Amino acid sequence: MPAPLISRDEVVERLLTVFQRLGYDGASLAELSRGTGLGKSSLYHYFPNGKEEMALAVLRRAHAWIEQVVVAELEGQGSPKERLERMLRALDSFYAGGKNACVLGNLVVGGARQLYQRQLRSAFSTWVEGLESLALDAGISRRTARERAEDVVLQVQGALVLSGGLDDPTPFRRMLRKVPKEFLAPE
Amino acid sequence: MPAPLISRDEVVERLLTVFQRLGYDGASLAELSRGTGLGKSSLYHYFPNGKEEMALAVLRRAHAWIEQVVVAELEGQGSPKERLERMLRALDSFYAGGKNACVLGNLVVGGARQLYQRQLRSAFSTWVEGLESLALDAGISRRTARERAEDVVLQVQGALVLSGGLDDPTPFRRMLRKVPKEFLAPE
DNA sequence: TGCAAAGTAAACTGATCGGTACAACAAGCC
DNA sequence: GGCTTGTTGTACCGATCAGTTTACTTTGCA
Repeated sequence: MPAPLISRDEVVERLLTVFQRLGYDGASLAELSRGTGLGKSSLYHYFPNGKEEMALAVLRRAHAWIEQVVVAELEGQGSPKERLERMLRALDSFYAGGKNACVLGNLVVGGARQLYQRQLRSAFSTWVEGLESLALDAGISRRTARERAEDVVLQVQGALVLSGGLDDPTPFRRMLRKVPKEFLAPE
Repeated sequence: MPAPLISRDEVVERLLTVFQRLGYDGASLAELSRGTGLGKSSLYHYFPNGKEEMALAVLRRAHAWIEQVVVAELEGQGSPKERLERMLRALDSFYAGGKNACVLGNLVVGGARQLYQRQLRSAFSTWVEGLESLALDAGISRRTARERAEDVVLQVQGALVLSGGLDDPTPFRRMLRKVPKEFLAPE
């Protein structure tokens, strides 16, 4: 039966939630089919190269989201503090207050790592560089800026792992409050 | 053929490296067999409940390692600073300077998460509580101690994810230098 | 020397894996 | 109404999945 039902973007979005929840190896075609509401033939219609292409589309989507939401907030209007806090609010909503995992973090595991190392590095780099620019805007020195930018991404990822491991979103929420203080502190 | 060849502990140790590398879903019996050098029948001799029991044994081993190495270093001789740095050196060696992943972090992903939530929480808690005790020893106030303890674990996990994603151990190494300063800073 | 137990290899099971073939279907255009 | 194009369900493929069975070999012990 025809009539798109849902757009390709919507399909990728739903695929993302499955990979986010189960990682690459854990996301079977059956789960990807359930998660999208599409049969396997439809998935292969959108992604002729199968699961590998689905994960690639998801990584491209994640990268685009980092550019168009995360970095965009960092480059938006207002003081560095306001911009950083807008980014953190976007993360808070995307990660559901620490209850969701990070699709990038989950794709660093297992078979996906070698397969997507380039894309993963690129996505993390974009994120770090956006934060680095913000730090420079805030008057932080060049080398400190890079370190603080990496620290933010590092702490977001660590908070998601720890909150996942403890099954308690508290560390994630505390991290959200702590990051702005450290990031913008005088050197 | 009989004659243990390798001890059960040695088997668990080798299983750990496979789960550490591939996660739960990515660690097939074929890989677990290759990684241990044992045939499937031998693995099922040691672990009648199969992969689920293997991962459980690995988590027990990881928990024991946290108690007997990580926490033991924290409770050992010397100043809080020295003890913390001994723990970090143990982590540095275990994670191969940031090139290895954390088996706990990798088992938070996918099918393993629900299966082992209790064990994961317990392992992370033991680690955090060991650090909290050290902070109290160092004269840090009760509530700050808990936060700083969580921060250390959070930063170790985050550094491993970021170093994995960037395929560059630099963030992990920088984290090792940064943690002692923050952890023992005056309040 | 004999024998139970520990350990192992190889061949096997049914289920699920990722992936394919194909026919049926609806919408847009003529 | 035909025709093309895009989309879908169903049935299927070989490979691999986790797990089992069986028969064998070696060891420790009596």
